[in-house]
Formats: sequence, C-alpha cells, structure tokens
Amino acid sequence: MLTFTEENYIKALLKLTEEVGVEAVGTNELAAHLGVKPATVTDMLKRLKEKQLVSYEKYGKVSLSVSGRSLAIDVLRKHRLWETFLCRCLGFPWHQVHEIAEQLEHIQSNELMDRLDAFLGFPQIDPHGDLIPSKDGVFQVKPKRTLSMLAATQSAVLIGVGDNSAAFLQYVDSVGLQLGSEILVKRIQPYDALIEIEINGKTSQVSQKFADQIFVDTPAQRDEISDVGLDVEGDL
Amino acid sequence: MLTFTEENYIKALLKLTEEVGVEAVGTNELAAHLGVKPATVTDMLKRLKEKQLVSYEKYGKVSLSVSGRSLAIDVLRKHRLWETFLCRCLGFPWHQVHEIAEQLEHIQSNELMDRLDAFLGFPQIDPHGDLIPSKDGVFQVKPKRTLSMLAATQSAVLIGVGDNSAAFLQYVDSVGLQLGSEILVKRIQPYDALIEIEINGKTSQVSQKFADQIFVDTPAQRDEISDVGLDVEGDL
DNA sequence: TTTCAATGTTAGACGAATCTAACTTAATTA
DNA sequence: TAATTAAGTTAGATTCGTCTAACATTGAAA
Repeated sequence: MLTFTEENYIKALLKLTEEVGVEAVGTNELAAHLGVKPATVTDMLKRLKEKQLVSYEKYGKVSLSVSGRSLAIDVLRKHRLWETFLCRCLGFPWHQVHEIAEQLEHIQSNELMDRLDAFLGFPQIDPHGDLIPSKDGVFQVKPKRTLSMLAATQSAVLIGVGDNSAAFLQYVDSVGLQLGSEILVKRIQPYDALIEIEINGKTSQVSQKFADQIFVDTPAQRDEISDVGLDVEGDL
Repeated sequence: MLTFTEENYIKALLKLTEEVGVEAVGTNELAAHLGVKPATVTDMLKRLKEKQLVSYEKYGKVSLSVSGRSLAIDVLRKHRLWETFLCRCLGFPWHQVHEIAEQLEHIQSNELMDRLDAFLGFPQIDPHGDLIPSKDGVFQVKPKRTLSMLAATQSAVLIGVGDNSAAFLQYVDSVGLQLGSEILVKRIQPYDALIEIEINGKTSQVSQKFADQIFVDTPAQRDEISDVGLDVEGDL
C-alpha cells in the first residue's frame, strides 16, 4: 500500500515522462513539479526505489518501473474518473475539478472506482479532453497538435488542454472556448506572434504560450491515417 | 485546517458522548475506540486543547468545545452524505459503505458537499437510518427504542442500527432485515433470553446483544407526541 | 583540460502520529 | 485508612515527509 505522498510522486513521474515523451527526469525537475526541495526528492527516491517503483541511481535520472507505472496509471485513472463525476454529475465548472480530484484520487477502493466507472457509463475522456486509462491499465498519450501549430486561415476543433490549472482554464473560458468549439485562426501578428482567433464569432488575441496548451483536431487530421502528411488546410 | 487524524479524534468524541448521552469520556475509552494506545491519546488531547477543540484537564475527562463539536458534526455530515451516495448511486450494499466513507469524509471542500447534498436531493437519513446533520450543523440524537425493549407478540419496524460494522450488518441482512422491515417478536426464551423474531415469514433467533443494536419504531410510538406514555401494543 | 555553474546528495533538524516502558494519580475495596 | 487496582501521563524512540546548509558530481565552455 502506497502512502498519499508516494502516489503523488509516481503520478508526477508519469506526467513528466510520458506526457512529454521523455525517458527519465532529474531530481530538480521533479522537485519543481511537486513544490518541494530537491533534497526531499532525493530522500523519497530512495524509498521509492526500495519499493521497486522506480529505477534510479545516484546522480542519475529517474524513471518508473513497470509496477510503478502501473500504479501511477491507476492513480491517474481515479483522478480522471472523479473529475468526470464532478463535472457531469455535480455540475462543477472544469476549472474547479482538478483540485478536488487531487484529494479523491487517493481513496483506496478498487470496487469504488469500478462502480463509479459504470455509473458514469465508462467514459473515455475526462472534462479536459484527456484520455481516461482503462481498468487494465492501458494508457497511451497520442501526439498532440496545438493551436500554435496552425497557420492563418486554418480552423480546428478544441479537443483538449495541456494545463489543468484553474487560472488557465478560466482564461480559456473567457475567450469562449470549450471542448468541441471551432477555432478559426484569423491572422498571426508578424511583430509579436500574437494569434488572432475567432470562436463563435468572438475574436480574441492569444499568446504563443497560451496556444501551446490548446490541443486541436483539424479536419484534415481527422481523415489521416497517421502523421505522415502534415499539410492541412482550413476549410471554412 | 485539521489533519485527518484530528478529525477522527473529534468524530470519535462526538460518538462517545452525544450518541451515548454522556458528558465526557476518559482517555482509555477514547483510545479503545480509535484503536490506539492511551498514551497516544494523551498526546493528541494536548494538541486538540491547544487548538481549542476540546476541554480537558490532566487526569480528567474530555469533552468537545463548541467549535470542536461543530467541526465534528461537519465530518459526520460528510460521512453520512457519502454513505448515501455510495448506496443510492453506486449500488453498494450497506455493509460496505462505512469503510469507504471513513476515507471520503476527510475530503476538504464545502462546495463539494453542498453539491453532493443537492445531487442526492437533500437526504435526511443515511443508509443505516441515522440522521444526516444539516448544513448549519443542527444535529441531535433522539432517544432510541431497541428491539430488546419489545415484549413477546409486539411488532415494530426497523428504522436504524446501532453498529455500522460490516460483520453486524451482514448478520442483519442474513435474518432478512432491511430499513422498513416489519419485525414480529414471537417469543423470548425464558432460559437464555434469546429472542425469536419473524421477518417476512422467516423466523430467526437473535441475542440480546444483537437486539440492542436494532432500532425500531412501534405503531403506538408513531402516534405519540413525546416519550411520556411508554406502553405500546403490538397490533398485528 | 581545467574550471565553474548547474544539478544532485548528505547530514542534521523538525513536526506529526504513533509506540513501549516506566511512572503517577485516582478510585475502590478490605 | 491503607493497600491494591484501574486509569492516565511522561519520557524516549520510531517512521514519514519535509526543511536548510553544506558538500559532491557532472558536464559544458573557455
């Protein structure tokens, strides 16, 4: 049985490796992500290694072991199922659910999650557009196309976000975006690279940084089999 | 903000005082109820006193302060709302919900509980027949009539149980009882005081100890204004 | 190749929650 | 009232998760 904190460490490791497509991470990076000091992480990594959850050598990078990864995926599954419950059943706005799910994800009961899963109708994506891992731990991050990759005149549909913080999500709300919204890129400012977008007739200017966190699906992409041909055309 | 453990201590204090109708409890009793050693309780009581949650003097009995009581009631409210959710929405049998609710009751979010309360339709009693405290902390234990108080030939309706352990509740299930079941006391063994009861045509023998934990409502009692006239008649 | 900044580790400390073993106080009974 | 038992406390240790301050290693630039 893992402690609350151990679960958070392995969940962070999963985020910092697979969601970024990187093999292993350093102590500092992990510490920054968890909001603790590097020394604390070093201590914890020793414990996690003893429990065979990570592979780690002094002064080296860390990565999850097979069993660590599988436990981390389970935590992530719980997190996303709870988020779905909070939005769909209790009517929470999407920017509020992450924080509460951070607590709920540590509740220990497999039966609870199975029943919640069934109650929700076995959802596949959570309120932020992220895939919910299946019960048997199948979890895969597919490569993502972001708003910042689009050229002027292209349009796309919002399918997810790369940042679940309340501040970011409220910003997303404020430009009128929700999952499924159609986004038209009107122009890109040559001077400062600000992107002018239109959603439901409403025009906004957003930064590169913002656009990097907006995951989209383009009409052309929807017809593609793989990621070979990358030229897409806006068709509005 | 209280820790998980502090919440458990004040919840235990609430149980051991108000549900029993007693002013204050001793260190040993509290320790036994929480499954820790008396020494541990002494340490914790100092901390709880510092936080003004209890009134306590060395070698004396402990009782909740006004603010401690109010926080304890809030934990109890969360516990019972979650139990209601687990039974009504997720279809858990009543003997499984207590343990999971012991974890869920510590989730920190008032908004979560308000929304869950509304989602459930503002329930007043939980799956074990216990009153759910209202949001403003109104909580009161009404005096209870138990199965062991009934005489032969009397009948009554199950309205609650005094023990939420899985072992007890599964026993209750096994004699065919659920909330609302009509119980007929057929006879009481003169020799060993075993009580012979009938539920939906099924006859069982139960002990005094068991019967003490079965809360019932009798037809006569339902017509009473207060607890003045206590003679009740079975009317089957 | 040497130096130095970035990264990471160790040592020692602390608070929370627990324990055991030894001690003290209170209550009961003879 | 004195002795004995029950109840409660203190002291010192342990584990977990964290910190700060000092030290060690790595790797990239001069």
